[in-house]
Amino acid sequence: MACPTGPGQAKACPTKLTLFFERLAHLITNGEYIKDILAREPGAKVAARGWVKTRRDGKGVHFVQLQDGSSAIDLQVVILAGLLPEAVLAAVTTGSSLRVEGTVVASPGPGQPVELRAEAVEVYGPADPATYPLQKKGHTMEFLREIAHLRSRSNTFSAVFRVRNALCYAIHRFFQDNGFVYVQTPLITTLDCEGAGQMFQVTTLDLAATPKTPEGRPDFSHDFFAKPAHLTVSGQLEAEMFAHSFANVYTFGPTFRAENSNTPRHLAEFWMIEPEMAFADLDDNRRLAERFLKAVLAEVMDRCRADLEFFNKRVDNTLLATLANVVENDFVHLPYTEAVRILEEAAAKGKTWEFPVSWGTDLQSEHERHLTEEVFRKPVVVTDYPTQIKAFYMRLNDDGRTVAAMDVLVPRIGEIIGGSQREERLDVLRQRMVGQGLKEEDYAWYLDLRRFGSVPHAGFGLGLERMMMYLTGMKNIRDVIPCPRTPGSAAF
RNA sequence: UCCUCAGUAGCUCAAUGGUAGAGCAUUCGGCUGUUAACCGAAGGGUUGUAGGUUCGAGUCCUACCUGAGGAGCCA
Repeated sequence: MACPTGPGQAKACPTKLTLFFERLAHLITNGEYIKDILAREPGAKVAARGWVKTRRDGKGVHFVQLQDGSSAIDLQVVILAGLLPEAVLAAVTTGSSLRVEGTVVASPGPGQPVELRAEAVEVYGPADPATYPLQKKGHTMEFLREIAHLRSRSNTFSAVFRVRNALCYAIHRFFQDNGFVYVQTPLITTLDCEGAGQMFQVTTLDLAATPKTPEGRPDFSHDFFAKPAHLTVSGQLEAEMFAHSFANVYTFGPTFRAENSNTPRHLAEFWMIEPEMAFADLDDNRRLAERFLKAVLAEVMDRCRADLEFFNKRVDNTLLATLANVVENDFVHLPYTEAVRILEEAAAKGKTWEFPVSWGTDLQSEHERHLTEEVFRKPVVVTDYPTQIKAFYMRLNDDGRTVAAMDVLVPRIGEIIGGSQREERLDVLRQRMVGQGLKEEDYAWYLDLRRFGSVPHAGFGLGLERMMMYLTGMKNIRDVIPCPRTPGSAAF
């Protein structure tokens, strides 16, 4: 089996295998996806399975919109009057699940190329139309969020999760095609300070009867891991392990933040992608981020054209133009010092900031929005931030007052990527840890990476759901993940 | 966590401090193959919760709950 695996070679793989899996898919699914039925020639005998979105009745004919999540367009099933017993027809209601055997015929009506002329209908499970909450009319996102177990049947969420699936696939494909190794970093960690915010504690101690130390504090030596443990806020430090053995690696997994953040951009549980490259500096990192975003966007735009057109029509009518603009143009590279100068100039020309700008302070949302939405109108990569506002592991620049950090800012969303070149010099890293009050013994293995074969290396983190918001135009991050977790809310 | 706004029928929303309504959905009936179908009728309410002001509160006041937007924190 000689299948080339180098960059860009994936499409050159033999097609015999692909055909085999296609045949296998039919065996597995005992029917066809609606997406495939819509592409069949008239005359084909098929079996469709799915859920009824709506039903319309004429005098001699019933129309049933059937969907199975595979297509942005429903399958119109035509049931001639008298075909089914009364009881069966009565059970074909919005929300019910069906298997329909029949013949594909050219559709005389607009809206669909072909339709399915039913010959046999089996109702798997009825749905009481009086209590089924999904109507064929538009619903607010807030209402649909309350029925997260059913909202994936709606047009919008069906499209959202098809896009999410395609995005995840494109992300893996980009890294795999470029020789990156997928590494699964731990979700439970005993590193109690990774530079990010509040962590969820993981414990098996009985909270009503916690064993106490002589000082009266909880005695974690009795806990499951014999010390305090938390859910990870980032896989970066562990990814650095594998970057020092596989050169180019990436993580793709869930991440947890216990901050009491109530905004349309924050989740307590979200998915993050973190590539880490050895033998790489900040410029390599910045180029990877840009190439990655463009490649992934282009692939999803190619694979999910119909869904993105749906979002462009119903959610944000500038979406397709924005995405095309990103794919076709170079990102702006803007050192922090230059960004501050632009913002100060804007202030001098009469722009008023709620938070004043000066060198040494972090950029606020209003500043990021000004740069991405008004000055440049496309993604901006801000680099080389002041040392004091960034994490200890970021590499100190020669000027001694900035670090080799980068944030990729995009219009509307703000920061979509945060990354840096890492400090690979043992002595400098130790000094910075002291400066931030971190204990060396807690990071022994991390420092070891600098003792044994240290190399320049860099990486970044991308929030999957923020990327989804950018890609779909959806306004609230809770609507691009199946079961959102936010403060006070972990239903479903 | 702070600031602002909003909670009325299954959903989306009306209602000057004075008898709680519409559209959609649902049910029933009608309708030449419809496609957010159309036409007609019916059922559907402790106005988020608990107090208070008032002759009288969906409406005014207080507290709480829930949701949304903005900010902080961040991806």
